[in-house]
Amino acid sequence: MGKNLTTRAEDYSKWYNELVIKADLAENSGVKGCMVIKPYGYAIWEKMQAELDRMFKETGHQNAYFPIFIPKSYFSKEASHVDGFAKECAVVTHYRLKNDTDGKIIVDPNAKLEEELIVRPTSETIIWDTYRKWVQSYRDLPILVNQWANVVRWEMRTRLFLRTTEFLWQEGHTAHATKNEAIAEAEQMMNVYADFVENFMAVPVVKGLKTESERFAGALETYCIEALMQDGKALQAGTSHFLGQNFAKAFDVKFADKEGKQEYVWATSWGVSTRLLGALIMTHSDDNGLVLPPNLAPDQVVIVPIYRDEEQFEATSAVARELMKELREKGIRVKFDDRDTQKPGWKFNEYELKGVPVRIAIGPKDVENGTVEVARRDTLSKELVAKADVTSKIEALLKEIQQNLYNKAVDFRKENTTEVSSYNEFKEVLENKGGFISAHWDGTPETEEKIKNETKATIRCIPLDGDNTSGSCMVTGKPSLRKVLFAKAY
RNA sequence: CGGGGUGUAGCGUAGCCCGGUUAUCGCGCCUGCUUUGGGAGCAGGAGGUCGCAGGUUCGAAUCCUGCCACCCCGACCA
Repeated sequence: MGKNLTTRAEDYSKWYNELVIKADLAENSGVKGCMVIKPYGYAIWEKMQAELDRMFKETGHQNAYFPIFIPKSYFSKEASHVDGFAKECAVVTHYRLKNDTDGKIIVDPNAKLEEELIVRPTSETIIWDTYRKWVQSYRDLPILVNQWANVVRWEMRTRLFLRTTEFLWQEGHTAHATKNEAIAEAEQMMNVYADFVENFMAVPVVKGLKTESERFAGALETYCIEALMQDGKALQAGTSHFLGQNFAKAFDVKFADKEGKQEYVWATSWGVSTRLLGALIMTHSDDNGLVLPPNLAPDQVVIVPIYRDEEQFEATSAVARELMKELREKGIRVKFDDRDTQKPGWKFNEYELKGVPVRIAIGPKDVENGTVEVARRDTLSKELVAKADVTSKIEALLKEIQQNLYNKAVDFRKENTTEVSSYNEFKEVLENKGGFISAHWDGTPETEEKIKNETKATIRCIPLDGDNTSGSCMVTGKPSLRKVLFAKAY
């Protein structure tokens, strides 16, 4: 093959990294833990953004933008929030450089900031400080705002897309008059995420609640969607938090209710990030490269002409252009690759590596016979199709590929989700098979911690639907209300 | 921050233990001809502060000291 992608059995982690780089999605920037998202990777992110943004607006949200710098003092207001983020913040201490006597550039010691600025690791604090000014009456509520932004978390260890120092995301921050309304909002956004990830990215997820120890810093309840990657590890794909009145109290955000009484507002926050690209790659890709679901592919169809001379080039190009026009009229994203700097075989491999769902090849024989060759990325199969049927065929094929990728991922998850009843069985499955493991747990952080320390598996979530039968904890034997989902996680 | 590893051309690497001409090979890049239905062939060519700074030596990619960067495994996390 010669693409130098290592097989994932050998080293999944290396395979993932090489795929990201070779498929032209991203690269290490040379700045510790920060990545360059290349145009092709960014195009996929833009598709995600566009669809999510549409969904947010359909559920009544608006976009806004808040500063990247947050005064240090804002962080001291919500104690648990600080605990969660203090260890990983980038801090701006000075505002000027100068030339020292050797001609080297140094930080001007005279330009020290009175109060340090934190590069946002998340925007709760600055947003709640702002909301205090926006809210006076129940008539000002709810506030349903989303922000598309970059954030910085100084993680010890980073991986392209999955955990970078700087990453792109959206963060929704809402304020409500009642507790129930806020809970409903948090649940709604979890459902929006699940809908997007499953139907648009073709990645199946489990909806659930985080345990207390896995909860977001400052949240009373964290809703999440958990996906299973091909190496049997779980990935948290999105979270939605019910924050109670913690931030309202910390930032003094009060409103007068209908009776004129002062009340604290109820809050939520929710976010997904460029990590979704990691989920996409690790769910669908194979050893030939990326496999993109048609909904997200920047190019859904690529047309490659095959020719020997100028005359053949003109003939195949004429068919290609005609076809491109037809497909575009149906709203299909088509690219006609008429570069004469690369050969057809080279292009075939290139688009496979980049995961383009459908490839059409048109050669002299096709021009003669009135056919084209249609190849699909997900199954790597090819067939000859009469030119007259191509457009309708491809319209259907794109839907089929989208569905097929989802079904394949669901099947994989089914095969790699195991019910266990004893701790020994749990350890055995975790060691030899991996994947999701459904088991009874007594509900205590102590037992959860013990399992984590002994096996490295964490409770990914308490699933919202599915098996609700009670039993006894696999570790302590104490009563358990329902099974929870364990896995090793990214 | 702990443990391990690696830095040689755009990418991947040999050489290092045991110092010695012009630093190896593959991919990629450039030129020409032939090719073009699955990463073309041949011929020619360009491209290097051997991570950085010192030291030892007639001589350092190679030995010594210090530093830096990156990767992997842990702890932490979207």
